[in-house]
Amino acid sequence: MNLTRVLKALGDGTRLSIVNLLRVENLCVCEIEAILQSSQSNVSRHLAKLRDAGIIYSEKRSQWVYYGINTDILTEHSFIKTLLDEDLVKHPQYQQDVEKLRMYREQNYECGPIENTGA
Amino acid sequence: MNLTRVLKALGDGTRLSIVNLLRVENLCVCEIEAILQSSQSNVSRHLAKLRDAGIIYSEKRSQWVYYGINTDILTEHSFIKTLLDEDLVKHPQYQQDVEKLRMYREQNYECGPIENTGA
DNA sequence: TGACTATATTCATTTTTAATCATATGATAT
DNA sequence: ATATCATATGATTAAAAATGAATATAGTCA
Repeated sequence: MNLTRVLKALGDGTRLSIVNLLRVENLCVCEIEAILQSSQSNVSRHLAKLRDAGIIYSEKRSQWVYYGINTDILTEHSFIKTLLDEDLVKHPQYQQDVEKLRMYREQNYECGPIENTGA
Repeated sequence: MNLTRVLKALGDGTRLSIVNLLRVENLCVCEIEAILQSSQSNVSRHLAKLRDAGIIYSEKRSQWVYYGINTDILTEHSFIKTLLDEDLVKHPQYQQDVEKLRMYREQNYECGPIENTGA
């Protein structure tokens, strides 16, 4: 069933990190790769799984593929909205991911590894 | 992390059926077994997984073990409440399970298989 | 006590999922 | 055209999860 597929897709730490980041802004694969410090193929596969479950969508822009949260699913499965807005935000792990994204943006990187500025 | 364990536990059709039934009333293993028409060991294991994730609790009453939804988790992870109240109830599959529970109660069975009354 | 019932657990097996490496595709820039 | 970059995918391996059958444990009842 669709619902179990959605739940299965959300039942993984890396994928929760991804949707949490996408809550902030749309990102391309290499950016997610850099922020989560995971391999390209691994991130790509996790993204594919989330997309297959209908949780995110992808959009090609020149050589990059940007991913974003599929807002339709938030109305179809309202628990996801609750999960993102009330649950995920509480967890240090996911707050940290957002902080890494902020650092990444601050340093104006484009698809490179995050430098530890010793914050 | 705890959150992924909860989501993993919910990412299975049988286990969603179980929590959906327990939303209606507390049940023992053999009742769930009869209603979902699944094997004893299988149901027992699914229940264990849900309990390990903190979603349900168990309570021994003489030779039976009754399971119920752990209300604490509904405040800790508010998305579960949304999932149960707004999401699960919409799906025919889970409505059907509740109907089977009703039939089971109507026939006043105790831990036996459901008879198809041709409803 | 012995037979029986409800549940949990162990073992063996199968299925599913995750991760990694290597390669393919398609776009861009020179 | 060639080199390069971003992404996806195939193949493989490793790890985790699901299932069935059999067994163990504990409670009940006669």
